[in-house]
Amino acid sequence: MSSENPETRTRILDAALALLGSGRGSAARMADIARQAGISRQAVYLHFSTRAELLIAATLYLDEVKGIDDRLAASRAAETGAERLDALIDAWGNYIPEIYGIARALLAMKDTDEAAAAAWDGRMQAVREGCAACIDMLAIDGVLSPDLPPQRATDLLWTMLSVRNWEQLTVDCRWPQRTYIETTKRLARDTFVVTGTAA
Amino acid sequence: MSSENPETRTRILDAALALLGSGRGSAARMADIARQAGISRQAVYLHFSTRAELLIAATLYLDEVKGIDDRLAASRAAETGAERLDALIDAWGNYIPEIYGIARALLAMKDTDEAAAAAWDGRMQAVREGCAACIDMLAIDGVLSPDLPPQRATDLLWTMLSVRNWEQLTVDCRWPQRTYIETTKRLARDTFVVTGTAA
DNA sequence: CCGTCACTTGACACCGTGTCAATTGACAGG
DNA sequence: CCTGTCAATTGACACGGTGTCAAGTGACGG
Repeated sequence: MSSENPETRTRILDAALALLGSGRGSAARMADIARQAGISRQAVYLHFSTRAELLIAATLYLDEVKGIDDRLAASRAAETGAERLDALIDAWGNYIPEIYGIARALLAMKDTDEAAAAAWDGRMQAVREGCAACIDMLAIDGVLSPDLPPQRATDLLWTMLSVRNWEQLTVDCRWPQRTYIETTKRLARDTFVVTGTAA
Repeated sequence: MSSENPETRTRILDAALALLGSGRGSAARMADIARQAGISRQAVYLHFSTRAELLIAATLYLDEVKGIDDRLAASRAAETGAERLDALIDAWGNYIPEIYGIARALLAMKDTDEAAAAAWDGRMQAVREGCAACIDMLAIDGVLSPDLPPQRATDLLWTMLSVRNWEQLTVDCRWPQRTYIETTKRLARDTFVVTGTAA
């Protein structure tokens, strides 16, 4: 299970990501991935005992390749809560299109596959923590909208930033990515940040 | 295809809705539905040539039973845009939990089945029209937030009201239905309605 | 008494996932 | 040079779910 040629393993992962990324995700059956990797279908099972396992490995691999951790780190460096909110939306919102293909595949398995569900939920939990950190920072800054308890605010922000919402706005409604980012920022700011009680 | 006993047909639809509604939607294979209806699996195919066709018929049937049209009509009667927005969120937001089971099933087929995708998109298009009507009314009232073009506002409201968002907030985040409704109303009002330019 | 018609029973094809067993071919070491 | 090992190949198969087909049953009406 773990002694196989690691080069072949990454070829499989690259193949899966290529198929899931470029257009039709429906063409990502085990046989398709194998063909794309220039390998027999059974060889794939030598490396990943299950389709779910393969897809999960592919998302981890993609995270590594795209360096999402570094990107999110930038948002953690923000000085104020409001800046951090913007940085989070930039980082995550621009990451979504890059993972969209595999996210769809994983999401589709969620109903039927235990492991896939756990993997997806885990990833989303990480995003949620980013949201919670923003909300906390806004609260500390004293600018969090007073009629939203922090927990609720976190839930709401997390929901705003869901892959499904990105999908609906950019794919279904044809919003350019830039519009999605800017509008989401505005919406989040207006919703969570109480601006100048000044007078 | 259309000369069969209509009573059996509705028994099938009731069976499907029962299975999809009560808990595990995974238990809604053709054989399960047939068993639930007290009928042979093949008899189901006598009435619905395809699983997708059955599910689509079930949603139409459910709409009829639940009288969604009447409920939405109420929202159309509102005098102001803001009232209409509230009424729409009440009507649709409280309808979602009733259709959630079948919505999940239909959504799951969307990727693989042409007809299911079309049916779902059609239904969502109807919701979108409700959203558009609200936004138009707000614009006519002169209270639509000026930095949101009506088209964008419609897209955004429509996205806010998506089944997926309801799912994430109530199922994943455990919000009570009431909280979902109230929070969504507040969010929509704050986002779209410019309140008193008065001074 | 005979048709018709809704439904039943049981077999089967197709597809995608996952398993198994036998084989190939390369490379490494005694 | 022969032998083991090991990744990968080939081809067969089981399983579950959808959809098809053909023959049979039983009730009801003319």
